[in-house]
Amino acid sequence: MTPDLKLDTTDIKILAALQNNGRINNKDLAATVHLAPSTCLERVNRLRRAGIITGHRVEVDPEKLGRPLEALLFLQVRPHKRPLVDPFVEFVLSQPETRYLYHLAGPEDFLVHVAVESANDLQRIVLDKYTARDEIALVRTNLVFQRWNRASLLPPGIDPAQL
Amino acid sequence: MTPDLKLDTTDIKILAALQNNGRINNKDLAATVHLAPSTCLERVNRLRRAGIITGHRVEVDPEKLGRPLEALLFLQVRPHKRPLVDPFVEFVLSQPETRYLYHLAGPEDFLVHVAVESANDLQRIVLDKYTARDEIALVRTNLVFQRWNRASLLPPGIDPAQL
DNA sequence: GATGAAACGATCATTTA
DNA sequence: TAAATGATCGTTTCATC
Repeated sequence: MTPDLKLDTTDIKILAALQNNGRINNKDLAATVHLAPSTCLERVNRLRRAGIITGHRVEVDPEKLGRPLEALLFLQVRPHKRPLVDPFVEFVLSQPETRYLYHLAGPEDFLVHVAVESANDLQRIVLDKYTARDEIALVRTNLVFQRWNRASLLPPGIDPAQL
Repeated sequence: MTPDLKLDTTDIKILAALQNNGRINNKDLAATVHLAPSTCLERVNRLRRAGIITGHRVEVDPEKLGRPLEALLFLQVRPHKRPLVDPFVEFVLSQPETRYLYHLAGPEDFLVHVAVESANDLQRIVLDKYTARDEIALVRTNLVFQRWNRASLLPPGIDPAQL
């Protein structure tokens, strides 16, 4: 791990701007945070080197891709031991309908967020992929009506209004 | 909504590449999908106009930002009616620890993914922010051990090996 | 869908505060 | 130590084929 970096107000403004719009170019980003482009670029690179910025991704619309139905699968994996859990994680992440996977401390051990074509498809996935596996002791399925992504994550104690 | 777009193998390769690395430049992207840069740019812009690509974001490491503890809060909002639900959603999305919010069909109505400083902070959030509200009938809290993001979401029926 | 040229932005060495 | 300047280099973008 890179040693912790002291983030000042400018760094936080940069993080807020980039989480809102990762495609903003360096020149415009520099203007919004009142820095020269070269200085701004150096700040962004420092945030990358420090591991605070971990990557850039495009977001896609699952519905427009032909996956209009989303669901959460709550799972119990038993026995809950590494030799079973690690391959299970690999399995889930290799499935094309998987969006996110959580390992939880709680009565259900895992949560899988999937995006599928239809209710039939979902049924097939639950029955054929999940309940068919020996280590999966329980599957509880919840449809997702809607999902929101909060704009940007900032350090504790920052008032976004003051930026 | 823009009319549906017929996606060919090249479009899908572009979507896969951009979801893996949203920061790849157009010239390199063009090379990986075997197109001229101008043609590739036009493809990407078409995907944007069609609403298939919805945005670009940087990803940050919550731990490095001072939010090393993540949790899921499962909530019941009662009565489950628009005049209560809409302001509740606004409320959750305005909180700085919120990462994602799901509206579910199931015994619990909402799921909030939060990133916090500490167990104390989490306790304060659950008790002071959530259970203090009249419309929140129940809060169940699960710690997140780990979270995975599947590389890229593609249309059904695509074999990623053939790309 | 490709080519090629013009316009623009990223980047870095250097300078300044 | 941190930021700005300015030149160079590479990329984006668009008219054209």
